[in-house]
Amino acid sequence: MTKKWTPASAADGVEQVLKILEGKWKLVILFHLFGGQVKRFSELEKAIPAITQKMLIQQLRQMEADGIVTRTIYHQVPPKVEYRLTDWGQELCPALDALLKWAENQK
Amino acid sequence: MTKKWTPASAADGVEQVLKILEGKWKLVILFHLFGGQVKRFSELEKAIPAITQKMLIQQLRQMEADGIVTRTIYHQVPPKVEYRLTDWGQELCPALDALLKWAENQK
DNA sequence: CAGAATCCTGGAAGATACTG
DNA sequence: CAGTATCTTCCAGGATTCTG
Repeated sequence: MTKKWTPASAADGVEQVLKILEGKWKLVILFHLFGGQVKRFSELEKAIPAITQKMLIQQLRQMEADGIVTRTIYHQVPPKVEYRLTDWGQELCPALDALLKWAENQK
Repeated sequence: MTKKWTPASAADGVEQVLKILEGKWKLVILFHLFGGQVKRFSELEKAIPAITQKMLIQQLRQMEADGIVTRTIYHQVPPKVEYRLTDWGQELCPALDALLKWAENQK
């Protein structure tokens, strides 16, 4: 069972964890890595045209540090780096899916 | 039925809607209005000690403009203003609940 | 009580150029 | 290809004071 539901405890406990999702592009990136998708850096760049390289890396690195994405480096020329969700990251799916439904429901 | 699932459409469609949740305090406020809770301005202030008046109003007004909270004014002295979720706002519950679960699951 | 009106600052985000 | 390294801009957020 989850702990007893009180607004205060919910707000307090969640507040920190939600920081993981903070950042202009985090959720957008997440949607592109859903369902076990594996994407190269350049693929993410193309998929999100409005983002700059700096922002893309920055957000990816933070997500990596927070343990929701994995970075796989292939030492070859030219370089190849793949990103995918960690198990912990995958567990976000239900939540993001619910958000997606909500978003679609608006139109 | 929801539309066909593609990362691109998901990201695009959701991107705008998620702006509704942007802002340092939006989610915290939402958690305090969950389950049909009705709160006065001063109650929210007490419930979220770290927030400033300006921020509280600002975020509430944005949420009101976005159609997820309602503002009820009682013309009396002293003034009394109540906030509650709209139906549309209530539909966020499943999503936020999933986030809550995810957050709690971390520890 | 529930705001409005100012002023101000840190840091997130962007632009651009360079590199192993 | 997948990054670094700087420089710059911008505004969300905060502090403070005032008011119907």
